[in-house]
Amino acid sequence: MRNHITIKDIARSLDLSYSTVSLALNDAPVVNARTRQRVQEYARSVNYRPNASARAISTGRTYLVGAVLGRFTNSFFEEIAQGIENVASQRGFDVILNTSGFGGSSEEAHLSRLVDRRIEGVICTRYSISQQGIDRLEKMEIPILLLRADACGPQTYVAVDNRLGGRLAVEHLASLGHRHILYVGYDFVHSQLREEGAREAARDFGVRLEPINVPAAVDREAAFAAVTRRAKALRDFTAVFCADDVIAVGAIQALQEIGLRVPQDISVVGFDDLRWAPLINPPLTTVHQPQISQGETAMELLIAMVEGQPVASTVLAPRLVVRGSSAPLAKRVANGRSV
Amino acid sequence: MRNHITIKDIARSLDLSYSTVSLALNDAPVVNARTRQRVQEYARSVNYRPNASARAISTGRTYLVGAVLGRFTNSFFEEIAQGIENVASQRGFDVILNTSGFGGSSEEAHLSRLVDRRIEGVICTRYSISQQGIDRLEKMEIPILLLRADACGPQTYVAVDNRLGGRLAVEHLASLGHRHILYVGYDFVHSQLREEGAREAARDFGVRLEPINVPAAVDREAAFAAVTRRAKALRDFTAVFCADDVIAVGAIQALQEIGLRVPQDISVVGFDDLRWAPLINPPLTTVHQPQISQGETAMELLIAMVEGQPVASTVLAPRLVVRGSSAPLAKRVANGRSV
DNA sequence: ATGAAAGCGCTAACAA
DNA sequence: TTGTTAGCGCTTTCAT
Repeated sequence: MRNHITIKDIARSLDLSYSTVSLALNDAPVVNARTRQRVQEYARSVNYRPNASARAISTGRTYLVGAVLGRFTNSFFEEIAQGIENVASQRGFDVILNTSGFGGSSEEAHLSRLVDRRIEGVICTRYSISQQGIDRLEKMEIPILLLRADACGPQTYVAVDNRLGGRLAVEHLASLGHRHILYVGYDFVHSQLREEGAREAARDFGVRLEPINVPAAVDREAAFAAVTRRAKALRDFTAVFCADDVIAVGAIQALQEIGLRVPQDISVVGFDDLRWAPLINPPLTTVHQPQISQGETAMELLIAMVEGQPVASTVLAPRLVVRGSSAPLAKRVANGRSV
Repeated sequence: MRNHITIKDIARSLDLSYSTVSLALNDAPVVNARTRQRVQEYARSVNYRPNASARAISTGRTYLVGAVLGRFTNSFFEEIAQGIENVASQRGFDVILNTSGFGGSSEEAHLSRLVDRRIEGVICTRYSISQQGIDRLEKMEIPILLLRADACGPQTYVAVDNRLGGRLAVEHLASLGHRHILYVGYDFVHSQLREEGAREAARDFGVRLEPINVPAAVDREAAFAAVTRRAKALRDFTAVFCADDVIAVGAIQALQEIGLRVPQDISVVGFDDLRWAPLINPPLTTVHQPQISQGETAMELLIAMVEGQPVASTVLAPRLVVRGSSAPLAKRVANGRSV
């Protein structure tokens, strides 16, 4: 069984020509219905399976795409991959996974392997592939789809509406009565967009929004440190909106450390709605990103590009999920602290 | 650039024969060093890239493996995939990702696609592929490697030493002074092994260990419900060891709900050390599974199988990570509650 | 409706 | 050391 049956084998057994068998297997209308059925039945009975490589070489199509999702994808990975897979398999594509290193020779080698396999398209992130890598793919005219990427380049992308997300967060806090909100972000496009949205909402609601940036490394510790450093100032705010959930959890820890209770003394809102957002204490109020949908949409667009259809970048709507880390300002006053 | 350069093209340009070029590109020692260099330089200059399909069809090797990791992999996914990828790419293999449905026609279709691509091996979980699927692969003599699978079948597997993990947890609790420990598990092999280890340690330390099972669905809610139902009995215990982190977080919530403080009143230990384990409140003491290593080992073993080398299933050692959800019994007494 | 034959890009035996 | 030739498994004209 290791040595697979070929079309030739079938042809020989059925006393037909290669081409007839091939046509029959591919449901070509030209072949006699009876012959076709005979061939297909026989093929099935001997567990015939076409050889994808052979087919690829003669049709020029591989139905293979690459998903280059770096290592620093904040546990989006799983859901995104799921979404990609969903529509890929439904449309007869397979996806080669790549969690390779950003830039460097490792990336080059990875891309080479993908190119050798004649993948028909690539899904990636701005942070999972270098500009050089993108250039290389573009030079070969391999369609690229950028995930979670926002409009900061010529490539087609799929992203959540970050500006709207920022809006939702601040609207929520404002409607809870908060008038002094801190935004904890960092130097990436999506953070900036979220801030802009937040700023707009703040203006609309007449509340104050002050932004601070956590430096470089976007992790919990950095957020913790930044928020801690800001400790005194924090007492001027009654709410903090964080650029993402990881920051938010760091912020919450820092706040608790300096004796502020969340949400009684200060509300915290995150962004992303990572898997563990409901698990922390208090459960995190956050802006939900539709991860699976993003993966699905990405793959759909990519396939469209592969098939040469016109496509447009897509922005998906986020949605606020209210949990335990945000509360009305009233509570705080009731707790006896002044604003 | 979309139409790739072929060996023929190179041969023509350099006025050499196909085979010489082919040999030169593959560093065959027979070819003249100068010719070889000339060929390689030219190839590089015109961005020649071999066609993997063509090569596969004539060598019979695809250097492709499938990773069938279902949907219910408790966020192991990312790290495992990472490990798999690491060694795969280092050894020149690519991996086709598959988060397909367990059983059913969807699985059949997925496997067919993998077979069509003539993958050389498959990494999967007991819970990500049906027995039927396994049978099919085995009939084709496609090497299978079972991940996180324990010794309950003829297949080669990679797993963490669950028994040892259970031991570690209970040893920790016992050495903290706890003498009445509850085990919250469920009806899966790994849970049973963890329980066995826990039981052994309990015996060694002369402490009482009572197991309960959460039914069917292994999620937080189920754990919550089960532990809540057990509420009265819980006051007889000073510690609970959970089959995994998801259960643990459910347990913690249930405990807090009935007014028990973790860890002051009751200690909780989990298993897995999922990404968010340090983020919850209190940070979870848990048995760490080396996920990346598992992925790496799995891929290494699979490649060995593919190359026809003898392999043995591997069991990796877990490691206890002490965080905030477990504390000495003393504390509790100090809090004025009786044991 | 079926068959013959060429070709996809590459490897590998064999010959020169 | 290089060239010739025959495949690998399949699709796809073009004849029949």
